Amino acid sequence: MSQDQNSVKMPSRNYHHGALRPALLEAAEQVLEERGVDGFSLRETARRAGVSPSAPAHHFGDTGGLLTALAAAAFAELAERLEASALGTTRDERIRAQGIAYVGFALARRAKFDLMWRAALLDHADAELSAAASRAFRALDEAVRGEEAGSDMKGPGIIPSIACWSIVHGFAHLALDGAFGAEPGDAERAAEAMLGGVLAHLKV
Amino acid sequence: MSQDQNSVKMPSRNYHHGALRPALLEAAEQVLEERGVDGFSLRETARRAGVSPSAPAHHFGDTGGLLTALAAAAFAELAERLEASALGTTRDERIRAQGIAYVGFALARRAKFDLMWRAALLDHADAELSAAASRAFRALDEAVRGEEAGSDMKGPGIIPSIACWSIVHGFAHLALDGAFGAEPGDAERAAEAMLGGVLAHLKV
DNA sequence: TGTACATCAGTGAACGCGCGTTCACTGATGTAC
DNA sequence: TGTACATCAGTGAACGCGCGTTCACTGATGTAC
Repeated sequence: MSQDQNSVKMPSRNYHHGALRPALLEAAEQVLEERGVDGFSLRETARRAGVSPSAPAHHFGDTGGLLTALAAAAFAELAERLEASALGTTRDERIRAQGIAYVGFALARRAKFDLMWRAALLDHADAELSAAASRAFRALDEAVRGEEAGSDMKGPGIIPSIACWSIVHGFAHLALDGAFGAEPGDAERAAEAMLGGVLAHLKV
Repeated sequence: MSQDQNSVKMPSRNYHHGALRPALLEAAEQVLEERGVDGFSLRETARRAGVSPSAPAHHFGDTGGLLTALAAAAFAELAERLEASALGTTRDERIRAQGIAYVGFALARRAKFDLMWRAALLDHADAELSAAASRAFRALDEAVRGEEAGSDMKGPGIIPSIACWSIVHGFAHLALDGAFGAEPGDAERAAEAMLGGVLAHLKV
């Protein structure tokens, strides 16, 4: 029984936390969901993790570092969802399923999705972040262009993928911004009712 | 010569400013463009308008009131641009021209465009704001649906307009977020090169 | 197996910051008589 | 035409806030001999 491996010494925490990095990320995610990107605070995150306000600095440098790590994880999750949705038999089916997955992710992880696009708060030189972001776009590009995915990233070949990305990205933003109603559940209902129809207008 | 009407008593300002409301809006716009939505500050706005930090309260109540007024003006400007672009002879031409106008507005008025979608910072009960926002969407809806614009706003009839809105909105966001390059001018160049092709994939 | 020591991962008090807002006030303006 | 007074549009000092970050520190861990 290697229970010691799993039970992360909950009772009467030692001076050393043992797994503070993941604990901080989890706490940060909570704070983010509850308060939104604008209300995010490092101190509150530390408070929730039961740790002093200066502890996060050891793992993330500063607030930007923590948010960057969080955004990288979010892009990785999005990439996974997109990859998992690309299993349909026809190209149209795959694109459609990915669109639904994209919007579903945005609605299920509102604050995280919001954070992912707040360029001013993130360190885009971070390798983990840019790799995760590329991976997500790559998944989408593969569904749209198949074999040619990844090529001609600045030329006309990329355009169908950008079109696809734009329409789901825009729809997700509008839904989150309350364009389809501000009551809880409105955005989800509207997405369910409209997304299929909206995607039907995309011919890539 | 009714020069007194126009010369807004520039020399040695009186105790009463005379036209503080518009002056504050202008200053706020400056601050917004320079510092972005997150860096916006009421005090800095007052400073630029050459007025005490509590002066804005008389005209806007609080920070949210000022930002709401600014967002309303931004929606009005967007609506004007969209209306002015709907002059093409064919429906496709009009939709295309509006798409270009939409993205052009976003790129030319970055911080303002950003503000327009920060629901948490704005008072959506404000009549001026919601009227201006409706007017902008109405312009788009008219280009897409013509006579039927404004009808069936929650049913399937609205879908083509939502699709159109989504694709330009998403493209604009991606461009602003630096998805097409972070150097100054990258977004504009990419928009110019890609937007036509992207819109060509929309069949409404 | 025991000991010395470097390194790692935390503490917690303190600093300075700019912020939004409140408050009692006052100067200027316009209106009633 | 003059005067009293209400109202409007500002002042500026003050408050309290939570924040991110710094700093000297210390407890725990792991490694070399």
